[in-house]
Amino acid sequence: MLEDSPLRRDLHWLAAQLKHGLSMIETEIAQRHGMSLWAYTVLVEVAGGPSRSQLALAAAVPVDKTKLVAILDELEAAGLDGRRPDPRDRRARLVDPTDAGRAALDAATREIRSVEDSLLADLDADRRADFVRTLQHVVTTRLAQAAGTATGPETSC
Amino acid sequence: MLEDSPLRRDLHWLAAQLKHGLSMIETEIAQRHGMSLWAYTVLVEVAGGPSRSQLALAAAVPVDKTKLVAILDELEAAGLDGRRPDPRDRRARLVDPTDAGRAALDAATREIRSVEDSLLADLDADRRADFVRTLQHVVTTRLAQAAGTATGPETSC
DNA sequence: TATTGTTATACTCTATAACTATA
DNA sequence: TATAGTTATAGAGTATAACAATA
Repeated sequence: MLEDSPLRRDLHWLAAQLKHGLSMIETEIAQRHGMSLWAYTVLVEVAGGPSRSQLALAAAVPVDKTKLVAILDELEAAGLDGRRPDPRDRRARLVDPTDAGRAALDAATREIRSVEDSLLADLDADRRADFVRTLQHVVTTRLAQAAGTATGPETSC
Repeated sequence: MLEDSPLRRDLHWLAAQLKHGLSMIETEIAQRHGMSLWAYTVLVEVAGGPSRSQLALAAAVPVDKTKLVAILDELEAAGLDGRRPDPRDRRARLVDPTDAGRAALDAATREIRSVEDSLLADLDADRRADFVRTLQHVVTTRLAQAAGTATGPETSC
C-alpha cells in the first residue's frame, strides 16, 4: 500500500463536495425566486451585458444553443426576460431582462453572495483573501495547463 | 445593478471548474489503468479496508447498491477484484482486490496524487498547507452547516 | 417477514442531428 | 450556401421498484 498523502481527502473529493453543496443551496435559492439554477446563470449574463442574440448568449454563458432555448422559455414563462426580433437580422432574436427579471436576479444574487460569504465568515480577512486568491490561481492558471484543452463548455450547474 | 463582489468569479463557479478539470484528468488516468473513475473510487475502498459485503461497501463509498453491481462487474471483468460468498451468510458476497487490482490501484493513485500535487506546486509550503487546511475546514465544517441535511450520497465522479 | 444481491423500468440530462426561416 | 433559432431523436446517467435466494 501507499503511505498517507498530506491531503487527507484528495483535492477532487473536496472540490466535488464544495461544488455539490453549493449547487444544492443555490438551487434552492434560485427556485425560491422562480428560477432554476441554470436560468439564474443565464439571467446573470442577460442582465450583465448588452442585448444579444441567443447565439452570442450561448457562447458567453457558456451553454449549448439548443439548451438555451429551453432555459429562455422558462425565464420567459416566468416573466423574467423577453425575446424580440433583431431589426438588422430577422433570423436573430435579442434577449433582454424584464424589470421583474432584474429584481429577481438582484434578490437571488444577494442571497447567493450572502451564503458564499458566510462560508468563509470565520476566517480572518488575510486568510480569506489568500484562500480565494489561491483558488482562483489554481483554477485559472494551473488547472488550465494540466487539463490541456479538456475543459470545454458545460462545466457547471 | 449590484456592485462587484470581492469574488470575481463566485465560489460555486471556481469549485465547479476545479471539480470538472480534475474529473477529466483523473478519468483519463484511471482509464489508462483499465478502470473508470467510479471503479477507481470503489477500488480505493475495496483495497483500503477489510473484506466487506457489497452492501457495506456501498455505504462506505458512498454509492447506490444497484450501481455498485455494475462497477464491480467492470472491475471483475478487468481482473482487478473478485467476489466470493460469505461463509457466514450465503446471501452476502465478500469483495477483495486481486494482486493486479492492488498494483493498478497503486499506480493510478501515484499518478493522481502527482497531478494534484503539481497543481499546488508553485505555492510555497506555508500557503499550500494553509490552502488545503482552509478548503478542508470549509467543506467539512462550514458547508455541512449551511447545506443542512442536503448533502446525501452520490456526490462525486 | 426481512435482507442481499441482482435485474428491470422509468426518469432526467445532455448531445447530436434535422428542420424553418432568413441571409 | 451558410446562419439563427427551434424541434426531434438518441444516448448516458441515475433513481426507483421488483425479483430470487437466503436468513
